[in-house]
Amino acid sequence: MMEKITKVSNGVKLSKVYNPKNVEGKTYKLWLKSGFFNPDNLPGKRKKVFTILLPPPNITGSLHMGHALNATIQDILIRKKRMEGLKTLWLPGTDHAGIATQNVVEKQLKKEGKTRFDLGKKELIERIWQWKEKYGDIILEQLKKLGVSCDWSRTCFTMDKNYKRAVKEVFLHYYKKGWIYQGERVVNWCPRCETSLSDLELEYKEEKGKLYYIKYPVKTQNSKPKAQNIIVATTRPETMLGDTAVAVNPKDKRYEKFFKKKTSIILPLMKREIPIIKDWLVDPKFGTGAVKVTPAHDLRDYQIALKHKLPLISVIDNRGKMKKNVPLSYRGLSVLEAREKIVRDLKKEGKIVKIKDYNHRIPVCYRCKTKIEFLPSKQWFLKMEKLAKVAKDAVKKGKVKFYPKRFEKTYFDWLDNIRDWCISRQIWWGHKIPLKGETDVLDTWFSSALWPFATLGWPKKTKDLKEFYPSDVLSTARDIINLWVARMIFSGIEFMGEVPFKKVFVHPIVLTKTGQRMSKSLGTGIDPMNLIKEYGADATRFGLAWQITELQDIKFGEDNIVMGKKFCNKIWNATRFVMLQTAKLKVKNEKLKITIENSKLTSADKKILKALDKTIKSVSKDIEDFQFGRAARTLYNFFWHEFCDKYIEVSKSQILNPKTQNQTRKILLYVLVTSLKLLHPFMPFITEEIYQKLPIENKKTVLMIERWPQ
RNA sequence: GGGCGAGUAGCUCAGUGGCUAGAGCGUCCGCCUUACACGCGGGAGGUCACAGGUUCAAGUCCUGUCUCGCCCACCA
Repeated sequence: MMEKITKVSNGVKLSKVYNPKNVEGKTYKLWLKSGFFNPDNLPGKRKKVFTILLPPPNITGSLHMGHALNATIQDILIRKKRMEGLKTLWLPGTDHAGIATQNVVEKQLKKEGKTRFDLGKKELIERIWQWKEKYGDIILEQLKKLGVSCDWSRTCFTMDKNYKRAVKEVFLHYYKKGWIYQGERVVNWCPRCETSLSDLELEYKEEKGKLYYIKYPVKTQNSKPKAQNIIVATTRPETMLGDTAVAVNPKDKRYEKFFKKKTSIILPLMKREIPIIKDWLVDPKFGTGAVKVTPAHDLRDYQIALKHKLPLISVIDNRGKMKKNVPLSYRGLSVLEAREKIVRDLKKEGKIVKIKDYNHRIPVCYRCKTKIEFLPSKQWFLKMEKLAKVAKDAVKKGKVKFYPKRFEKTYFDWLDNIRDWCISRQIWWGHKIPLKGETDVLDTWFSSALWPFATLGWPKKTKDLKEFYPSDVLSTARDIINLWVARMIFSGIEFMGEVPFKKVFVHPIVLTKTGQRMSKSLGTGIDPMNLIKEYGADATRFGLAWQITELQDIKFGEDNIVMGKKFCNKIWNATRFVMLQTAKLKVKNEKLKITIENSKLTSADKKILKALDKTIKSVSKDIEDFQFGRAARTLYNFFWHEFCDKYIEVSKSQILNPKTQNQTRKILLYVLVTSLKLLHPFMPFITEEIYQKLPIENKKTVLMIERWPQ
């Protein structure tokens, strides 16, 4: 279809419909050429600094709605501050994402019929670097399409040379302080990744399981053997091979008799003699009130074992297979195979009392969703006691503020119940532990925790570090408040002596319209790049901003992006009208407002100027308060209903009247320009494109550095 | 088990004690009115989850109940 082109002003032609495809690429190039994404190039004296660090996306994956939402938020903040005359830095980068990235490359290998062990460590790491070079920056490239104004010259990667140095420095600092220690502990273990995981790296999945009631024969000393049993209930019969006790609640009268005489239990299948003990951790109401204790493969049992000095017998290996210390017929079986066989064997012995259906939540690896095993393993830990206290104090004293405030609770809850941080991982991709003879790597989050200062050059004392630390706002999702935010806070204080950011904005999570999680594998995800293609980047951004409220979730409706697109078109056409009317007007940028203030005004003039003033104030405040949805609504209502519906209509007759003609034209132009400035952080492309075409003298090179309206 | 959030039009949501409760999308009717049919004008559509209470006044504040969602916790 042919586009109608109307000649509107000074030979400038605007099509009837706004077409983002003709604008976005070229406008982004204009911004890059201006150099103003880099704070060092910004014009004028800018004493105040405003810094945002992009939460580094993993080098795996591609852009999803969460990234798009968060990038929109940060770009709105940074563009407004830049226009307000601040020296603004938005620093981008990517995270090496240890397990996640290694998994992606391992999947590739699997297609070639190979495992990481076939390749060996050196070659695997090489493959991952190749992969990173090829795909690692996809998300950053996609963010450019969204219009983000990051300083690309400062782009960081968590395994850059300098970043590696920072990680090493931090580790050794803690090590020298005696806060890092090695210990044999029962840890969360992913048998697929073959690595330990921290508690925060677990996810939980509902599982339809069984609860098995098993007879454990009792042997009482100095009395004739009677056919007495204790019945224990368990969801994991295979772990019984490693049982070292049976525990009951101290108050449980049912089992009192077993403590009167020296009594022990003969563990079925193993024929091992194990004690019966009392512990408060046992809930008398669950199952039979008697619980088998497998310290090597259960965290609670491990706690009990420490208290009662019970031995650990590990029967499951690193790959989730039964070890050599179990009876021959179970050796080498997977956990599930062993479970089936053990239940069969117990049945033969008449030891199974009953089997109940039982639904429960089981932990899975957050990266590959494999069921977690608990097993004893030698790992490195970071003592959390002092660091947690420091992190808590910073928020209590208001040095870091959460928006919305209620998320402080998530933070405190975790820190109040914290355990030492298991920082070693048995994967190959990551920062090596900088001690002699150590082959493990560090938890990915150990390096992510340093993002606010390692990106600025620390441990070197750089100019950037001095100027841009601490940052002002961290915008992030609630699921990494503890995994990442808390750890950045204590790291920042420990190494910089100051919190890494003043405000934490916890943005909503984007769900599907029906409230499901957006997930590629479920096919419920919406690709923001498709939205940009179909509706344009500005429409996508505006539609997203529109939906940002204090709620924890956004049920994403494409309707809002449609609305954004229509709004773009409205802005475009209002511009066509204004330019048609103001073609011959000669005004200087800086004089526009002044000449209006000094003139006689009609009631319609006064009304629109007053409404504009109100809009400026409320939008400015709403952005400051992270109320992006409200700001978007205010702008929409003002522009569409006050300016277009009312003032533009009135202006048609005011322009016919010679007395009000000139004044009306100036007001049209003034309101349009001011609206463009206010809209720019939300819709940078269309506003910049229009600004470039406006019939005003002495304009700035780009709208991006125009002064924010007061 | 503990905590947090939500429940308002067909759908997704605004509504920060005070006119007749609003928007976007959808829907119905009429308009190519010279900025815009991605538009303009008009209409239908709501017991504001439920039950009490406070107040001159409650969608909004308080108490309780129900439903949904999220987070945390060692229920085997």
